[in-house]
Parts: sequence; C-alpha cells; structure tokens
Amino acid sequence: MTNSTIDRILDAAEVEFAAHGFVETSLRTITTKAKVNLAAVNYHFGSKKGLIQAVTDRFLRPLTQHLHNQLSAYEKQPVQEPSKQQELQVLFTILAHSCQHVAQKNHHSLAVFARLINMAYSQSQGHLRKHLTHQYGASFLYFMKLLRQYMPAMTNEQFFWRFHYLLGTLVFALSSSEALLAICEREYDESRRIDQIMSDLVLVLASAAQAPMIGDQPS
Amino acid sequence: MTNSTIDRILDAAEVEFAAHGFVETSLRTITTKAKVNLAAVNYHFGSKKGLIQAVTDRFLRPLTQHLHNQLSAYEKQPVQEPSKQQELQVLFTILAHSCQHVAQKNHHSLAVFARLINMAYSQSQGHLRKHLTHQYGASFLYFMKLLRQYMPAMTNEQFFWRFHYLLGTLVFALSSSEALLAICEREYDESRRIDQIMSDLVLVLASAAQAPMIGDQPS
DNA sequence: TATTGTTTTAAACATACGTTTAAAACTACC
DNA sequence: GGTAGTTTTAAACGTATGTTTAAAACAATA
Repeated sequence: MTNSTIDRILDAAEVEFAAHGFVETSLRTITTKAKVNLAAVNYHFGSKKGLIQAVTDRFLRPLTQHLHNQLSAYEKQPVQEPSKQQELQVLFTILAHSCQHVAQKNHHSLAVFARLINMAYSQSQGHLRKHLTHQYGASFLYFMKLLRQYMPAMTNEQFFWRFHYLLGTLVFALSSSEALLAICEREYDESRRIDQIMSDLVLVLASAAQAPMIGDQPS
Repeated sequence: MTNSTIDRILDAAEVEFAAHGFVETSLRTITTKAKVNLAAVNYHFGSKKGLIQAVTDRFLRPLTQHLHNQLSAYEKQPVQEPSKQQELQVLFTILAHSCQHVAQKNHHSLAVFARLINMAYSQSQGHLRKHLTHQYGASFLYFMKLLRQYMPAMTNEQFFWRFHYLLGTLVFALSSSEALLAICEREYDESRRIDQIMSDLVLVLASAAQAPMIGDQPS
C-alpha cells in the first residue's frame, strides 16, 4: 500500500480540521495522530495549504458529483406537481442525501465542509470563494436553478438573499451538529440520529423558502 | 482621557476580530492599527484572552440588556392575537432591533458576535458555551420562553432543534452580511441596507418556526 | 520641587509553527 | 546483488506569536 501514509494523514487531518479548524490545528498534531513523520505533509502535499485542499477535495468531488447525478435524475423524471411544499422538500432532500452520502464514508467531512463555507463567506477571503465556485460551483448552481423554479415571484436579488439564509441554516446545523447532539442527549436524554435531524431540517428549509416577501400579506 | 488607549485597542481589535477571527489576528496588528505599544494589551487586559472578553463584553452587555427590556415591554403589553405569523414576526423583530441597536454604536460587533456563537457551538469549546450562557444566557432564555409559546405542539427536544436552526440562519446572515452585501452589489448592482435584510430575515425566521413537523400533513 | 503611583515604551524571552535539508531506509528493476 | 528512484526520518532553520521585563515618561499630590 503505497498511499497508506497519505491516507493516514488525510484521515487525521480531517478529524482535527473538523474539530478545531484549519489554522488552529498544527501539522505536528496531525502527523502525530497519523503516526507519520512531520515532513511527510510537505513531501506529499507540498504545504499545509495543499493538505487542506486535498482534504476538502476528497469529499467535495464526490459530493458535487452525487448531487449533480441526483438532480439530473430528478429533472428527467415526470413532473408530478403535488404541492410546492412537497416539491421543495424533494429538492432539499436530494441535497441532504448527497451530504449524508459523503458523510457515510468520511465521517467528519460535513463539519469541514461547513467550516469551508463559513470561511468562504468571510469577506477578505474572496479568493477561496472564487476557487470553490470555479471548481465545484456547477452542481450548486444547478441546484439553485431548480430551486429558483419554485420561487418565481422573487427578483433575482431577493432569491439571492433567500438562498443564503437557507445556506446559513444548513451550514450551522452541519458545523454544530456534534455539539448540539451532545447537548440534546444530556438535556433531554434522548438521542437523535443525523437522518432524523436532516429530514426535520428539510421541512424547515422548505417552509423558509416559501416565506412571504416584504409587503405581502401572509395567507 | 485616561481610557483613550483602552478604547483605541478595543476599536481596533473589534475590526480585526470581525474581519479575521480571534486566532488569526495578532496583537501586533491590533496595536499597530491602534497606534499603541504592543505591551499595552497585556498591561490593560492581562492577556489576549482578556482582550477578547473585553471586546465581546462591550456589546454583549448592552445587547442582552436591550433585548431583555424590549421583551419585558412586549410581555406586559396586552395580547392582540392577530395571527401566529405576525406575533412571531414581532418577536423576531425585537431580536433584530436589539442587534441593530448595538451595531449602530459598534459597527463590527455583530460579525464578532457571530464568530463567538459559531465558536461556542464548535464542540470541544464547551467552556466558552458555558461561560456565555452563564453570563448572558438569561435574556436569550427569556426570548426562547416567549418563542416557545407560539410553538406549543412541539416537544422540548423538537423545539431545541428548531431554535438552533433559526439561530444558524441568523448567525450566518450576520457573519456573512458584509461579503453578501458586496457580492449582491456587484452582481445585481443594487445595494441593500442592513435593515431591509433584517426585516426580510424576520419573515423567513417566522415561517421557518412554523414549518410542519415530521408526520404532519402540510396544510 | 520632590515623591509616589500610573502608564508607556523598547527590548528581550520563550514557545510554537511551517518549512527545508540531507542523510538514511526502503523498493523495484536490471 | 547492485543501482536508481522513492519514501521516511531526525534535525535544524527562520519566522511569528503572546508574554515579560525593566527602564523611561508621565501625572497627581504634598
């Protein structure tokens, strides 16, 4: 196994990045946990930045690919038109399943994903935002296009903001899920599963997407 | 003016913390921008941790106090019972106004606030979470109590999750508002104001709060 | 003015980090 | 079995960070 070292580094880095972020985790803690020499990171990945890119690539590629496949299957299927709420739920469920799909093989990838998004929208990190949209943006734009169909009354600008509100809900849920699960278990001694949370989240997202605009009278 | 140095440090620290986070900003950049000697931070605040605490205290105290006052005024006023949606909007508007109130005097405080919340829910930072809830939790618990009234059909556990979904929406909107405003202005050459965004956000939050539960049929 | 207490300053300190180096160990192939 | 290419290793390097120190500057009081 020639890539045993590489994989051990990636696995350890993912865990640490998910728990403490990119800058807060040092190469020394990563290489120690991976039982690998310190210099191995620079040898195999060139730099710490290269390692971060490799870690994120490892799940972003399958995630976007899975999402793209599911969306294109959804688009091809005959429109059933049951209700806007249900149709939105289907769409968000596809997104949730794509997330769960990569999370299955790669346990802490969603927390890293959330950190990445947070960072990308951190003003003064426009380069990261540009890189992500250029490299992986296609699938998400695809998702936005389909979502847009169910929010036709909005202007592009209004939709832009709405979409990012929803993104915020998802990102926070993903990045905080570990802590929230722990709190929930302690406070209500009832343990929820990720998929329960996801399916509840889908309902919230679908409803939030349909919220009235300013000036509209709520029905 | 004996606290001129202290204020200059706090102002500079707030800007840098908002833009780059707590760990990514060094005391040297803060003291340089504040035109103050490096050692001044340790002299006046003891340590970097002390400075962070001072920066966050400066807006958390007025924020929670304002929120508490508004909520208690709301509770005392006769119940008008127009609709659940409108009542929820009032409640979230109070929260939004409290945020805007501190943001007026302290321009980057909300971005710092968002970073703080994100950090607090970052598992392995239970101490920060505990500190925040112990020091400033009362007002937010008050808010949750009032919010709970309009979501009676949920169990405590369900409400817990719903609340944190909403918190996520708010936190992401606050922390990313600067970047989103810049993107929006560039893409749609239309500039939105914070208060427009806030009032739209209130509608989204109110709708998300009323999303059906799993198993419920959407009306 | 002399004295006391507070604040500011420049310099140094200790530590942690990412990275580089050059030798060693290992692997594969002739 | 020897050789070329690859990987691993221990050590060092340079830099940046938070903190401390001790002297200097300042302020207030008697």
